[in-house]
Amino acid sequence: MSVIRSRLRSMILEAVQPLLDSPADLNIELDIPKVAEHGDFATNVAFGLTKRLRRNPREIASLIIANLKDPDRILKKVEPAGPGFINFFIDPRAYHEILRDILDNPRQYGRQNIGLGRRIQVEFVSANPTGPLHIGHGRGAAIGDVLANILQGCGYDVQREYYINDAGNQMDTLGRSLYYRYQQESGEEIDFPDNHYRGDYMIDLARQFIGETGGRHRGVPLEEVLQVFTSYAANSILDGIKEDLDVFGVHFQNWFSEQELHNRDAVKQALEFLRERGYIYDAEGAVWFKSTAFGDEKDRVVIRANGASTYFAADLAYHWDKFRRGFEMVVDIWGADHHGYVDRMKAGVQAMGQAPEDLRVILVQLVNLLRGGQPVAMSTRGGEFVTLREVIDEVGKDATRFIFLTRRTDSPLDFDLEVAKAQSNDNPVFYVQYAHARLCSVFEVAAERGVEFDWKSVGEDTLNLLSLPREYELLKLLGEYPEVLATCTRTLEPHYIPYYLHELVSLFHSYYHDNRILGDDPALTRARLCLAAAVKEVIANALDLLGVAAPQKM
RNA sequence: GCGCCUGUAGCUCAGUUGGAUAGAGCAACGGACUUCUAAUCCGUAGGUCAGGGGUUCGAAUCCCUUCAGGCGCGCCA
Repeated sequence: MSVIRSRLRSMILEAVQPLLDSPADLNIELDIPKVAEHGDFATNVAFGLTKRLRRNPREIASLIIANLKDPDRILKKVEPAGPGFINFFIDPRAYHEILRDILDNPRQYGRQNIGLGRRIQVEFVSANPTGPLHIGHGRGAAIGDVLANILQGCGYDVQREYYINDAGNQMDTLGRSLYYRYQQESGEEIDFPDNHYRGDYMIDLARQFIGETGGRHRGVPLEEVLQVFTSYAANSILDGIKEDLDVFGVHFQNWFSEQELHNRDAVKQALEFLRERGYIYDAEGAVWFKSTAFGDEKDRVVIRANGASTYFAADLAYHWDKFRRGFEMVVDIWGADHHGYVDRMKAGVQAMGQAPEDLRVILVQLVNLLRGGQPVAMSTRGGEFVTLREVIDEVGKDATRFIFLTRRTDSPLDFDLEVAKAQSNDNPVFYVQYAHARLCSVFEVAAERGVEFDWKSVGEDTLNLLSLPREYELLKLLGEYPEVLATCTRTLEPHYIPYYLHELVSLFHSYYHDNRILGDDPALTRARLCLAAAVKEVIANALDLLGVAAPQKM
């Protein structure tokens, strides 16, 4: 929480107590009003107390104001307003504390201990190793990565994990796909079957494999070499996925193999565990999980009549394993097309004895890839699709990430390649980066001119020279940064950061245009350099969380 | 048929647990560089928050309903 906010909050809380019969810890909302006449901050606590105090909100507001104590004199004025709001006008000098907060330790600014060190896992991407990542995976990757950064910054002990679906029929299909392409590329006349992975990447992979094996698998019966083909395909594709994610700036602490789960009998154990708890039963030749016990619309099969376990059974085992590894909260980031699985997974978690909130599922809406307004075909089966790597190569990592992160996760996204590129000069990401480069340039020029600047030696008198309304606005906005991170943590939505950055940078550009930072008055110059340094640091700090570069020059 | 998501300016999208007069970018139009980066700034115009009903001091936000679009509803993964 920002320094000013936390001070206001405790002041209000203290002023309310005498009005109550018994002490209470109220949730004090502090809004920043849209109109300046309504002050720097406003609260609506009075509305919440009407029933308790049996008075009208306007009256209560006045009573609270009468009780306010302001020993540090951070308030210039307080007044009741409208139907019962309380408007606070802050003494501009109180904002100097924000500068200290930022410049004392720029990288730490905004970091806070909401998470209390709790262990939390963020699982994301988790694309099947049957083909390269596409743009939808990229959106999930950006969101998961940044969310993990934010949670880490807010006091959680975060682990990033990628779940590899390297078991089941699809692996055989993958191996066969490579096998057939291998034979075709070796010159064998052989039909490529339907329902296999027919993308061009599989042909490339086949040629590569022919090279590595000297073509010695040509004409060898499928059964004899399927395992070899399967593992070669899966490993190569997974390596490609890792490389693409690396280029995209996404790094996992753990890669969790589904096959491992089967190898150590974890699926069976998890089902036994659930059976002991009474949530597994046999019927119609199959084994069922009683997810209706926790609100799912129907029970789910975990072992089919033919003896094979379902994907969901593995997922139960996987989540059981997550909690057994000691995570107190688990965040799953899924494509929105999996929303039908949320209820049963939540049911599973509860059957294991966890609270429903211990699992939070974030559904990332699908991405529509366009080029010049025209949809780009994205058929996996037909193999006609644009990979994430191609998008990054064409649009750039920073712009791609920024576009993904500037949307709410549950809102569908039109990603137009032409717009993302052609707009580059007006692209929000460059707008933000430009401000950073501009600020770097100011400090460079300052150094050239021999302007000495060490903010630690800048005193209150000097900071008091910051007297323009825009300067106060900048300071106040800088003070809101921790609040932005807290909101992201509460909602598990990263998009507040790009919007905040845009607002901050816009205010700065405007200020910069009208005022000179390096002026004739040495004291004023020092004061403004403090402000400039703080803006620069917060931009860099936020861009770092987004995994977007903060360039020195542009 | 049932369920979930979405519907806000011409376009792309914000609007944090209900708050005071609904915001930004792009596009359009008109302006601003002898200066620390014009990849910038300033101004104008643009709205029945899909439609209708309800809840209350107060609704884009909550409830009901209609319409439109997307996705999902397997002993598939």
